[in-house]
Amino acid sequence: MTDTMDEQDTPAPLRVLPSRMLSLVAMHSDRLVSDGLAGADARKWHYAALVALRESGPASQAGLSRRTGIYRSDLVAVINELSERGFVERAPDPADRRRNVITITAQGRRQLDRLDELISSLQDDLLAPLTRPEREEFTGFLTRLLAHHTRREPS
Amino acid sequence: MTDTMDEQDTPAPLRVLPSRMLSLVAMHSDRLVSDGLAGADARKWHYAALVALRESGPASQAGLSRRTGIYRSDLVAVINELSERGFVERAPDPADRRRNVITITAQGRRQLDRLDELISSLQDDLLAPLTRPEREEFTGFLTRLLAHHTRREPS
DNA sequence: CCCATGTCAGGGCCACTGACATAG
DNA sequence: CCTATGTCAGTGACCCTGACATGG
Repeated sequence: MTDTMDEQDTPAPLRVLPSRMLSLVAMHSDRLVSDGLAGADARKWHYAALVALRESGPASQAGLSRRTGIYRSDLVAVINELSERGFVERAPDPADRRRNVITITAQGRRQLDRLDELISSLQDDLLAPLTRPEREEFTGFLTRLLAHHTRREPS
Repeated sequence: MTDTMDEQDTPAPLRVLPSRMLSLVAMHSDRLVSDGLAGADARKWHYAALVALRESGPASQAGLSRRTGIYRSDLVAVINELSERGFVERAPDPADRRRNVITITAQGRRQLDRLDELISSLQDDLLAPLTRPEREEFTGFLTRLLAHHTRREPS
């Protein structure tokens, strides 16, 4: 009555290990996205930061870090790169002088629009072998898995 | 008539980007597995190599590399670690003196049995939120995605 | 006094490349 | 002459930690 009774305990041929397939698919996916973004002189953190800025307006770096999951320490370089390209502006916050206020620029918005299209087409490439309803199912599964493993990482 | 007519072209709030969720879930999965294996003084390449050796018998390092996807250069360390622990033996191939023949030992088989159980229970943890049939569906999707992106990486 | 913020320095892991000696 | 094999050195992304100065 433990849990494995109806199926032989076949050692799993490695080809079909969910964790392994997940890793491999994610690797392909990451590459697809990274390469695509590289063609637009961007990296995925650039996109994440710009999206966060569009969604919730100007923010401090710590705020952005929380919203995007990028580490505070790594965000520094990201903001540097984005501001070099004129996509965001970094200005000291007069209200709280520890903070920088990061604001997306008009150029940044245009770039983000381009990236939106790019990313969306890359999602299509990624999910190409799945039908529309299957894609919904698949992302639904991902959402549930993510929720489960994010909430209270089993101590 | 391009392809998006029934849905607004909403810029995707980043939370629900398939590529991103995939990355995150894979990260959690990798950690689950890595941590689990670390508890058994193993790493995932150890497991992969041992499984390959069980499945197709003694092999050269280059052969193992092809079967597991581990790079020839990285395999060296893996075989070192496995042989230090007495799980495999590395012997020069008399038939082709460039090669080493890697053979799994009795100890290696026992360890592999332990790892099989561990890995299998980790798969359960990973897929915990999904029902049995959903797991089948999910891994089916992964299989198809993998097949699509492995075969002829879109040049 | 404790906490938050921005920054830097660095570690560890991993996919990946390049080179090289030896051998087929 | 070209290719395969095992090995080593090293790069570049990422994830992540730790420390530190400044300020709330």
